Amino acid sequence: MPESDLPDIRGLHLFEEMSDEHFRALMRGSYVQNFPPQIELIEEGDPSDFLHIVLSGSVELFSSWNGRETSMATVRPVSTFILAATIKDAPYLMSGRTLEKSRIALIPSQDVRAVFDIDAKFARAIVTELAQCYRSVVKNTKDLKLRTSLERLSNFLLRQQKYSGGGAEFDLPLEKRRLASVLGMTPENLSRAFKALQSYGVKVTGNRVAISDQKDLERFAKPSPLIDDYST
Amino acid sequence: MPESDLPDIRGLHLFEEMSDEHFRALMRGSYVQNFPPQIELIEEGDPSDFLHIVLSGSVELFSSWNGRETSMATVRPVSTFILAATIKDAPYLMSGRTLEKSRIALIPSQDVRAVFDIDAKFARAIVTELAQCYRSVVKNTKDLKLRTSLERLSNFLLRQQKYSGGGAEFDLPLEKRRLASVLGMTPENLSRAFKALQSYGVKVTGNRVAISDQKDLERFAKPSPLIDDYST
DNA sequence: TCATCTGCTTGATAAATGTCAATCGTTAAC
DNA sequence: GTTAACGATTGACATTTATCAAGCAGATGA
Repeated sequence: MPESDLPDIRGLHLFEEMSDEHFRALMRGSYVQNFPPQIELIEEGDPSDFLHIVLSGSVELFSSWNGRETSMATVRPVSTFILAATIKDAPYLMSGRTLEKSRIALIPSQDVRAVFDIDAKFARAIVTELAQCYRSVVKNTKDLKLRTSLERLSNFLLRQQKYSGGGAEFDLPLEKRRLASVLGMTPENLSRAFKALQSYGVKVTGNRVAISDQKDLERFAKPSPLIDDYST
Repeated sequence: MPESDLPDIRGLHLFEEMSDEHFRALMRGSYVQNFPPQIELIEEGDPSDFLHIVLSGSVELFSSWNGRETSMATVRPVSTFILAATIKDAPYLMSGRTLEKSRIALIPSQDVRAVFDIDAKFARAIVTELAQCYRSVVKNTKDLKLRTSLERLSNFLLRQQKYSGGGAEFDLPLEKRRLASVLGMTPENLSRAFKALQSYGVKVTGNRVAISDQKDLERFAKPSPLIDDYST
């Protein structure tokens, strides 16, 4: 583990408050690796030997069943993934692959569990992080079960707009076919959904999205903090 | 809080390992209440003042948006709910109502957070519980995104069968219209799905389900431990 | 016993979504 | 510069799912 990567990791909520000694102990057994794009880092069902941290690049978490595949989440720097599997010492529920050239830190799961037991600050941080993850997935479930694909897309655009600073124009941060998978629909359906949103003042050219009638789109999308607010 | 309720609560994984002193401290501010059926205990969006424990009866967790409603989970004795909201001191993401006459224990959220910080065993238990909850929701998301409603129903039946002891016949533990909502479909669609499963040897009379050709149903349902196994 | 209620089922129809195949447009390699 | 590759789009069509309305059946209560 190169010294230069430590500050990034230390800066994560998860490791921010813990003692220096315990942090060093965690890092001792860890290492950092660079991966090219489209490399499968973990496969669902595998034992969870490492807690992963994306230092740069991005990682897609996805799941498969019966020949179908769906995108579950995108992990961007700097954050961890598969924390729950690490804590429970249970198999991964999702696979993970790099989307681009990425730098990943790997911390042995058993070290995470060991330090958890002796560092109350670290324990507190893990609980907060897990609770956050849990609530995100619950919101996602509500999005899937309560909304049509057109409504999901509208609210995704509003969230993305907010995240990009709130301006009338912004870029989609992922390929459309991956967006379709994230939203639980086919690329063809997404393409038609974009077209349908034209009547609410949404114009899409490539990855660029322009919202000309904010109020109108919001009236249709009906965003709710209990589904769309990532922070709480 | 009556003395007679303490053993049930103490027996929960969550409270099993913690010190007697801290357990008593938690219980001191808590109380127990009996509710009739169909009473709304919590409403999504409310601040999370109490961690709830179902001592008897059952509670449905559900969510609403734009006039629609969906059933998220059923909580049966003896277990807790809305742990994540309590930990994060964030608003509830789901509403909860009693399905039948129920006995509920209420523990002030701030006490839970306070004891968490001073009792490592309790902290460990909370993390394990949260990780479990998180993984359950992830599995549910996979179920929703990767399977058709007929496949979801089939796998639900296989899970329920296993849970009921594995025999060829068992009872549905909930109303069909609620089951439909849990599976993310309409009651009409569920009714037709049951009929479609007749060709795989599933017979339903009232709440009674009989599976005459186990292998055939499994061949269709393709259950996967990474979606359908609740224990891991 | 009868009436009523409620949940379940059924049929007809509509809407949403997926599939398949072809085409377009951009990118990237040669 | 040309060509190949790939993602996005479009059209035609099939499937899945929802909606609406009506009927049915077991439970409840007078």
